[in-house]
Amino acid sequence: MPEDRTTATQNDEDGFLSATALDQSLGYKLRLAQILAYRSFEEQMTDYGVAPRYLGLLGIVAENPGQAQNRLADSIGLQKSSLVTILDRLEKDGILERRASAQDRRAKTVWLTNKGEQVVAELFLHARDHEARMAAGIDDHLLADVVAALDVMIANLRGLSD
Amino acid sequence: MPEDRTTATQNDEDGFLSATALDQSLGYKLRLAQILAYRSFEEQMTDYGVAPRYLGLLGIVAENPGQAQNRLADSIGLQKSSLVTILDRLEKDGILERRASAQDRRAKTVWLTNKGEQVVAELFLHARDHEARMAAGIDDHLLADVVAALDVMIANLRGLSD
DNA sequence: TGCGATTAGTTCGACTTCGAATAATATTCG
DNA sequence: CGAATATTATTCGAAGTCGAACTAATCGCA
Repeated sequence: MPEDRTTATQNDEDGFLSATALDQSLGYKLRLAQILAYRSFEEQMTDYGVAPRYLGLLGIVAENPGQAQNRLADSIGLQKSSLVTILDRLEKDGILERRASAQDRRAKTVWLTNKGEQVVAELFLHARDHEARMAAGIDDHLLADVVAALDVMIANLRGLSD
Repeated sequence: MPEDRTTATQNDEDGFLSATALDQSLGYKLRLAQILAYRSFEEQMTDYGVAPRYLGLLGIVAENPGQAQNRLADSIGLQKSSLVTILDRLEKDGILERRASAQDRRAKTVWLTNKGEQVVAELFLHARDHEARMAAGIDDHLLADVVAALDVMIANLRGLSD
C-alpha cells in the first residue's frame, strides 16, 4: 500500500506512524514494547490458560512460597483487588493454591502446586526463547545495561509513589 | 515492618519480592516499569481527563494529522476496536475530532483541535519532567542506548506478529 | 485492657482493552 | 461488469485492572 499522500505523515520504515516528540519518550516506548511483547508471548502460549500473562507473578511465588497476597500484588505493580480474580483463576487451573495464614487470620498465603511448578518451568523455557527473538540484534553487553537501567527506573518510580 | 521470617523469601531492598528467574526477564521488567510509569504520570496529571494516558497517541496525531483510525491503532499497539471508545472520550473532551474521509466513505480521519494542541504541548512538558525523574541516575549516553534498544525490540516484535 | 488506627482480603461498579461479528465500502479478478 | 474478497469502523460481550467501601482481624498506645 503506497504511502498516504493526502495528509502530511511521518512513517517509520514499516508503515507504522511515529512522531519526533516520541522518539526519546521512554514511557511511550516502554508501553509499546510491553504491549507487543506480552501479546506476542501469549499468542504463542496457547496451552497454558492465563498462566503466561502472569509468569512474573508465578516466578515470584515459585521463589517466595507462602507470601501474602498484598505483598505479591505490590511486587508486580498491581492493586491488591486485582489479585483476587487473578489468583482465583490460577487456583482454578490448579497452578497455585491459597492457604490460610497461621500467623494472621486475615491473611492468605500463596503457594505453587506441583503442576504449577512444572508449568512455570516450561513457560520460563518458552520465555527465554521469546526474549531471544525480541532482543535479536542487541549485543549481550547492551542488553545487560538495558536490564540494569530498567531496574533503576523501577526503583525510581517506586520511590516517586511513596 | 520486619522481614517475614516464616517462609523463605528473597526481598529486594525496598520490601518488594523478587525472583532470580526474573532478574534477566525483559518482558517482566518492561511490564513492571510501564505499569509504574503510567500510574505515576497519570496520578500527577489530574487536570487533563484521559489525555495523559493517551499522550503517545496524541503525539502521533499531532505530527500526522488526518490519519485513519486503524493506522493509529496499529501504531500504538492497540486493537482498532479499542480506539473507538478512546477517540470517543478524547473527542468528547474537545482534544481531537474525527472527520469523514474524502477518499473512503468507510474511513474516518483524526485531527487535533486547537485545545488539543495546547493540551498536548503542556503534557509533553510534564512528561519530560516525569521522565527525568524516572531516569534519574542513568547517564545520557546509556539512556540513548536504552531508547535505541527499545526501538529494536519493538521492530523485532512487530516482525514476529506478521 | 480497651479502643482507635491500621491492615488483609473481598466485593462491586467503573475503566481499559480485546476479539468476534456486523454493515458499509473498496478492491480485485475472471 | 459483476461477483467475490478484503477492508474500515462499530458494536457487544468478555477479560483485565482499578479504587472505594466493606468485613474481619491485628497492632499499638494510653
